[in-house]
Amino acid sequence: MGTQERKAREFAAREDLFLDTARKLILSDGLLSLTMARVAAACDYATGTLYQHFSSKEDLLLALSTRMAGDRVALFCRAAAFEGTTRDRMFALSVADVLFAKQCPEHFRLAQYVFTEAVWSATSDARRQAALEGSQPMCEEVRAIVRKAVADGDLPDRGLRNLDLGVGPWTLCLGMHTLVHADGLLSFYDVTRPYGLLLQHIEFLLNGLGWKPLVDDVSSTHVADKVDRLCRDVFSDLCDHESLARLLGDLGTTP
Amino acid sequence: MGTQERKAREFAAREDLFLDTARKLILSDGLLSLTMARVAAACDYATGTLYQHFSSKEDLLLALSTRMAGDRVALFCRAAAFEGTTRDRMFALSVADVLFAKQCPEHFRLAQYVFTEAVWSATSDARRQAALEGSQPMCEEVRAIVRKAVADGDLPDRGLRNLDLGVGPWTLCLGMHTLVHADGLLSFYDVTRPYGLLLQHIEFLLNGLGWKPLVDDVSSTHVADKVDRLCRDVFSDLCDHESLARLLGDLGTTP
DNA sequence: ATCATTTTTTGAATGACGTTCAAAATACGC
DNA sequence: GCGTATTTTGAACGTCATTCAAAAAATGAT
Repeated sequence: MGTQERKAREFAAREDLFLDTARKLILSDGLLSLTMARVAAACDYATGTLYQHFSSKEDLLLALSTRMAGDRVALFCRAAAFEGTTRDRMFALSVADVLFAKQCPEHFRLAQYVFTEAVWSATSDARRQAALEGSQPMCEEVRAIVRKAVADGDLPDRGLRNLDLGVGPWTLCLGMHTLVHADGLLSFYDVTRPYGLLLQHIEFLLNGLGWKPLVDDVSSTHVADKVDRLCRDVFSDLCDHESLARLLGDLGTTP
Repeated sequence: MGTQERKAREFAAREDLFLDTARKLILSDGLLSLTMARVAAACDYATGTLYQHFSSKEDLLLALSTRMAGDRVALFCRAAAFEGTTRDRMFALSVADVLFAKQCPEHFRLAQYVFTEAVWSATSDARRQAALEGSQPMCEEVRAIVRKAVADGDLPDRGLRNLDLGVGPWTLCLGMHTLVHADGLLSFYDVTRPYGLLLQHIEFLLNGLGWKPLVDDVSSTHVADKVDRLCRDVFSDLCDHESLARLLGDLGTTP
C-alpha cells in the first residue's frame, strides 16, 4: 500500500508550500495583510483546503513560527558543538541567537505575536505540542553544557538544577529580542547597539555565576573580537564581509 | 470660558470609564471576546462614540496598557526611593516588578500583545508617544541609581553609559515575564518558581557587574529573606500574610 | 426664551475576514 | 467502467471594526 504514504508525502509537501507562501507574503506585505484567502489563492487552492492543514489562521502562524524556529535550533546546535570551554560554548549560544536574529528578523516578530495569549489560545493542541518539542533541543544543549561545566568544577551549582542555571542567559536573550522588536522603544531611550550590550551582559552574568574561566575584560571591543573569532570558526558561512561588518557595526566596536 | 475645561474634564472622565470597563470585560471574558461594540454597550454609549477617543481597537488596548503601566511605574518609584545601598535599590526594582506581576498579571499579557508589531502599528502616534513617555520615569530611576553607584565607586562603568548598565536587569525581568506568560512553556521545561530564579539571576548579574557590596550567598533562601525584608520595609501594603505567603511559595524557600 | 449654528452622538450600513459545509470533482479499489 | 470514499471547492454565513449621514444636544447671540 504505497498509496497512503504517497498521499502523506503529498500532503506534507502541500503544507510546506502553504507555509513557504505565507512566509513570502508576510515578508512582502506584512503580517497585517495576511489573509487565509490570499495564502490559498497564491498557491492556487481554495480557501477551504487550507483548513485541511490548519485549524485556524493562528494555527498556521504557529506552524510557520515553529518551522522557522527549526533554523534557530540548528544554529544553536552548531554553536553548542563548538570546541572550547563550557563557558565559551555558553557564550556562543547567545551569539548564535544574535546571528539568527540578524539572519531572520521576522522570526522573533512572529514568535512574539504567536506566544501572545490571544493567538496561542487559538491554536491546536497538536501544533502547540510540536512548537514546544521543536525547541527542546536548545534546552538540551543548555542542560548538557551546564552539566559538564558543573562536573568539571567550572561552575558552582548552588543547589540549582542545570536548566535553572541556564535560564538567566536565556531570559537575557529573550528580553533583548523583545526590546529590539518593540518599535521605537530603544531609540526613544537612546539605547544603540542592543545586541552588543546583550553580549556584554551575558559575560557579566556568566562572571556573576562564577563560570570559569572568568573574563576580566568585558569591554565592547573585547566582546566584538570574541564574536569576530566565533564567526570565523563556527559561523563562517553566515558572516561574509557584508553581514559581519553590519553585525560588528551594531555590536559597536570602539570608535 | 469654563465651558472648554468642563468639556475636557467630562471627556477625560468618559475615557476613564471606557478604559475601566474594557479592563473589567477583559478580566471577566478574556481579551479575545472584547469587541468595541461590547465596550460601548457596557457604558451605554453608541459604538461610534468610542471612536471619538480611540482611533482603533488597538489604540484602546494601548491606552489601557499605558494606564496600567502607571501603577507599575508607581511601584517602581517606591522601590527606588527605598533607603539602602544603590545595589539594594537596584535589586528592589526587580522585586517591585515581580510584585506588580503578581498584583496585576493581566498587565504583562496585555503589554506583550500590544507591543507586537501587528497591534503596535495600528495605534495612533499620540498614543504611542504617551506609552513611551509613561514609562520614562522607570528609566530615569534606573539611570539615577546607576549614576550614584558609579559616582560612589560601587560600580565600575567600563565605559558604558548609565542606562547601558541598567539594561541587563531590565531585559532579564522582561524576558522572564515573557516566559511566564508563554502558557505551558515553563511547565514543559519543568522550570518551577520562575520569579525566584529571576531574582537569583539578578543577584548573579549584579555581582558580575561588580556592583558592591557583592553578595556572597545567592541561595534561594537568602534571596527569599531579602524579599521578605523588602516586603516589610517598602511594600508592606502589598504583602499581607496571604499574598506574601503565595509570593514566597513561588519564590521557593528551601524545602 | 428663541433660534440659528456648531458640536456631539447615534446606530444602521459597509466591507473585510475567518470559518463552514453542501455540492462537485477526483481518486480509489474492484 | 463503476460504485464508493475522499478531497476540493468557493459561495454563504456570522462576526467585527470602522464609517458617516442623520438626529440630537449644546451653545451663544439676540
